Amino acid sequence: MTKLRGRRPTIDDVAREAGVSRGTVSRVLNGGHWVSDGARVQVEKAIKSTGYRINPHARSLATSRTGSVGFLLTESYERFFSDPNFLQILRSSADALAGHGMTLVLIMADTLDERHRATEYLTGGHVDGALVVSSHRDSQEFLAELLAARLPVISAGIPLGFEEQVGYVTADDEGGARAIVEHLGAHGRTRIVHLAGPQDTSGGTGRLQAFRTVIGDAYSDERVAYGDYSRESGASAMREILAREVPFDAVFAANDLMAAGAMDVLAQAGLAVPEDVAVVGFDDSPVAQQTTPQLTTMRQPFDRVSEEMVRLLVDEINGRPAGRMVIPTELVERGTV
Amino acid sequence: MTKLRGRRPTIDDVAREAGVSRGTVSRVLNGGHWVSDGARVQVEKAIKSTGYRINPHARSLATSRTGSVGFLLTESYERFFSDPNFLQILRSSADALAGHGMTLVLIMADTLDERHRATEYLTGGHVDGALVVSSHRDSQEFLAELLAARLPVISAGIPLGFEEQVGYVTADDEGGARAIVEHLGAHGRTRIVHLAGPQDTSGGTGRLQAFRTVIGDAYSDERVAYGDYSRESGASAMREILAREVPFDAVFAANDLMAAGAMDVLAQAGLAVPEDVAVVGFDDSPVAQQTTPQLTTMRQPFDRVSEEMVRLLVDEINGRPAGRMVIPTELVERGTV
DNA sequence: CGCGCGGCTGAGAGCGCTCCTAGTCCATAC
DNA sequence: GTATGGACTAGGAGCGCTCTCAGCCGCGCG
Repeated sequence: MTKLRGRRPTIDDVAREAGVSRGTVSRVLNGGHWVSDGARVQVEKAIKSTGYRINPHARSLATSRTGSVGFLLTESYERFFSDPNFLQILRSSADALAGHGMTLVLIMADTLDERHRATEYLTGGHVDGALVVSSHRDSQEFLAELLAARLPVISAGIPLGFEEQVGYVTADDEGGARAIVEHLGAHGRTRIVHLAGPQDTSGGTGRLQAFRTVIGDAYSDERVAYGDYSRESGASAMREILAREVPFDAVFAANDLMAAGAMDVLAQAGLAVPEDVAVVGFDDSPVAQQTTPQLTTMRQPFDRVSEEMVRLLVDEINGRPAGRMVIPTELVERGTV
Repeated sequence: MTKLRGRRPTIDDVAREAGVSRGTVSRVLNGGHWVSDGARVQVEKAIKSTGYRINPHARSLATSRTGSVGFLLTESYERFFSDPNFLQILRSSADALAGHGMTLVLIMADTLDERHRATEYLTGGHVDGALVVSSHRDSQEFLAELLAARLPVISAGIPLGFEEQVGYVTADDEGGARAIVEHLGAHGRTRIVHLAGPQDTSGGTGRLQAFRTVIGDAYSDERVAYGDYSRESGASAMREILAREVPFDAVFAANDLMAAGAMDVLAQAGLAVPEDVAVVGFDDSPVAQQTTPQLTTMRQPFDRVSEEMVRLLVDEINGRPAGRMVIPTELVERGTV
């Protein structure tokens, strides 16, 4: 064993130790094809004995790959981290990436300053691509900069304003909304109101559009009130509807949190769920099981979404054109009809 | 202007364009010392015209510096992100690092799998050092691994079990606790109970120890109940104390959230704050201003803490020995005495 | 016996920077 | 005139990898 004088062992040290060439060690390191069993064993032994760790920067320089992708957060931290859906997408994206041997690095870009730094970082060659979530319309120029730098990007949800230019994975908002209205209809509920989500996100608009289309002539603007996906906004949207005195026997909320807020208000107003009014949410987030009765909702398969986002991103990094993907949702029937 | 065939411009392209050597461009890039004004101007012009961006991996390879540090999270996401203190440390650390030209990369290490990946990442040469927060005792082996890899590490709070081996920055828990007891005494409150924080963190133990020492003979175990810094735990600790029927005229809670929980319980029990019982918290987090009356508390200067952590870390990265630092706290008098 | 071929290996040439050293140039000092 | 030194510059060496390609070896086949 040759001396290192305290420096980190390099691939050459391993090669020397194993009695093979640098090239052979490199081949072992990268899948081990075209390496004889004997050589592989020697190399593995040498790696262990020297305590060799690959130098990621040298590798990146040679391959012009970094092995990491940015997970871009343009939402305020508080908002993001209090939404269990986001957290789940984050987690399962990290897992999916690990499956491809890549690491996720979380990039927060809430304040202007942070956005500037984030752009620098992302376009500066630190990552191979980026996953963006919660792209409100106000993050458009941000996206544009990433695109201009030719950074592979995949969005969770349809990136409004960039539908043609960036790949995305989204749950089937329209299909889900349609199924909800039909489900309600099957239970004899046809006077439906909709608590819509933010209209600068594809989920918000998609669900509203579908609701509108499906109920057709029964539609009128007073059957819709808007919120921002928070529980509180669901409550106030519900109050708004009640104040309008439109007759209704069912509420379709744009997400579970808003549905929960609506149920709070309904209870206060002395309306029984589901007897007097049925309530259906969207997401199947943890809160759906915490309401009484438990909430019937349209499940968004976030695991699938993350998985597919990663797949598409990896594809795009490898030069295959950006894909688009719509993932079906699934009705979870619980106690609110 | 020479052609690039779609590849990213390199330092050589800039040099050629500016009519100087690679070395000169590099000098401009790194502070611009020993460069004539003329040359600098030409180089800057060339950088702009070519759209040159430094290649971080090439630079890292040459300097064996990455320019980024890990912000290590061993807490559960939910817990971490719902604690405004953490969020503030995160933010101001990122700012402070930016001031040194470095970037923060957030590393989540909650599950076992994630911890494994995190260790790989941190010790694999991706970062120059790490900031660790909320190091409960159960993250000891984790810390040990980082240390074994000779990674510079600075801890927020005293890293129990590693006091001698890793640098840290902590608020003055003992001094703060002492000042609280004295403040209470000055208001005639001497029958104090303490709602202690988790005893596997230095904040939790430090405040309890100081409380115990300062009240001296007045101390007895029944004057202490334990919690985990959450509001709910503060409430149940308070209930525990009430059930014990020890006489008390003041509550010293280990943090503001627990104090708020205690105040909820006190109100239910029909005890007036501060008339019947005084309450003092610790942290001066946002919740201290949301209670009625607003909470008197000991402010922890998280901005200072982050700043100093970054300073110490940078020092250590530059080969100066790890420092330790205790930052004074400051009493914020509001309505609970 | 010569040839081709598959399996495997070694070595050179980069990747794009920074660092170091030798050197140039010019102004001032002797 | 030459020597001295400060300001600046060029370019080679090297950071630790991967990639490519030529070459080796042994085997089966004509």
